[in-house]
Amino acid sequence: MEQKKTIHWADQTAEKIIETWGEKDLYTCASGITPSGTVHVGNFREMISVELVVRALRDLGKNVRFIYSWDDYDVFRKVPLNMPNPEMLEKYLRFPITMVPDPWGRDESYARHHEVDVETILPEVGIYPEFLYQASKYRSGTYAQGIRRALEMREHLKTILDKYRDEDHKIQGEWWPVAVFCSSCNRDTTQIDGWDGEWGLTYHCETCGHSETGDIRTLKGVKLVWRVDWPMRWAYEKVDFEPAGKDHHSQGGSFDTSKHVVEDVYGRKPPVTFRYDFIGIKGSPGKMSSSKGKVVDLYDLLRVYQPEVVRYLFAGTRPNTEFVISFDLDVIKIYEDYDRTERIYWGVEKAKNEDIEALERRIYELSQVDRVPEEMPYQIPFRHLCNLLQIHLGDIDQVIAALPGLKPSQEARVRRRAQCAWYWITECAPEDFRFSLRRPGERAGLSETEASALRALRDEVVANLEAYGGESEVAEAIYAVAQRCGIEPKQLFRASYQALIGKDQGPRLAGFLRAIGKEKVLAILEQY
RNA sequence: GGGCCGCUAGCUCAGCUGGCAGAGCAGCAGACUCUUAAUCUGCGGGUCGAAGGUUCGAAACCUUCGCGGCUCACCA
Repeated sequence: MEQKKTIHWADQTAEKIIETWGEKDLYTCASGITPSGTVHVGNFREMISVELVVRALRDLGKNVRFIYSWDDYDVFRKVPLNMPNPEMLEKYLRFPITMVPDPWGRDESYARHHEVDVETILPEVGIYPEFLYQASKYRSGTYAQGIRRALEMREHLKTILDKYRDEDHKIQGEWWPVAVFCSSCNRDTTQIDGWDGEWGLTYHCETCGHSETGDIRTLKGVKLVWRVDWPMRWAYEKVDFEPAGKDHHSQGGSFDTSKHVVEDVYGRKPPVTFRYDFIGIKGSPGKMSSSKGKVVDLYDLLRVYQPEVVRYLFAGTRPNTEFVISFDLDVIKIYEDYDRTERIYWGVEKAKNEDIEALERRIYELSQVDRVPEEMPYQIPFRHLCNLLQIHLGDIDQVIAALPGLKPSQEARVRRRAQCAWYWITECAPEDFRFSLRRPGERAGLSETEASALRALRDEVVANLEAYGGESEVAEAIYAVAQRCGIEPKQLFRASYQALIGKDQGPRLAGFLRAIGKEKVLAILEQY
């Protein structure tokens, strides 16, 4: 195992972390975002990227702290399009998001609402970070020392930030590394008037006119500006690894300036990092979600993809490449890919070569919510599952009960997949893919030739359905019937589909008949 | 203006410590009386964006250029 070269990016990153920081008792991996709106799949990429690296480190026997910062002391800058009650929210612009009311009225604040959504769902994909809440950290004076340090280094900070700005964009006039939410009106529309060289900070508010001199250690509204805040927290939490989106990762971007700030001002090396790219969406995550401003979040993903497959999407893709998450026909292919990876892991299928096999195995491990199960999970192709569910009108229990050889220990995953399949077929799949079985008694409008061929099919083939060895034998029998009745096979197929599901086409008939089951088919075809 | 990423088969991409250019899909041929991207078998297909350089050897490393995208300089 040790001899093998590391091929997965998460393991490579873990090695780089150890190489950079040396052997430590505890490695800290950080992630965080501002819950200023729905936390979408793009944000999720950061969380899962960190989580995968955390796992890789732990797999190397390391002790790891995985922190997740909610930057809920940021300003509420604009009302996102997909929010309810925008008029109410409008009134709270310039407030810290943690002091904006929850427009759904469920949680104690706007920020908290988004946080709760994420914290509730993350365990489903096996992500368990330690959450840190920046609003409460700041308001409790936790960072007072760091703030004071920034004030002391004010001129140097200004130099660092100016380094990447061209002449037209140099910081003009007085600059402070801190911003203040007014104690009176809660807005950040304040100006700093002075600092006494120790803990005293004076400001006034341009909105309400409030003016005050407070102690940094107790003045709840003080916070560092972003480009100082981030590096201060790296030092405070001793962060060894934190990735960032491409918006942060460019020369002069916030990661770049933060790197200098953490070294010069807070005396610590910058964390190991990498850049993750954006995620695109293909297809629609549901009929109801086409409204304007809809952003795709983890809930949407989990309605269509079982948790292992969600992880697989991210574990199987290098973070610095852009990729799309599909809700259209590609979903079937993604599931097939996952199943193939699973078969390779369990040695049921051969990979092209050893390198690919090793990579696939690792991707599979990292895709598991918890650990790899003790036995190979029951595999049922997503497409087939969609058909079975439609035959049984979405009754998952019935479908599961009829699966041959399914062990109780394997049931949970199949059930989860079935839930996804049913959601997908009813909400996302193209119309061509959907069907529902006719009820006994319903009759399709068929010509007499078609009806008589159908009768022959019913009496000769369907009546003996279990006698056939395999699907292809059933198929052959169907063709034999067509020939004997002097009807084009195509026409017989059409008639069969019309009789069964009221459409001209459907799933491959031989397998379809078996999937529906002899009794049911006979019941539907009885009246012809 | 600075920086980052990409440019490989018709399409989507893999190939990233340099060692014979790969996969999926599409295409073509054949098979199955074949429907829900039907299935199986076989085949063809690339100046690796361009030019230089390093090297026994470059798609890969270096330099320059072209094209496309993103990003920063206001705020997080």
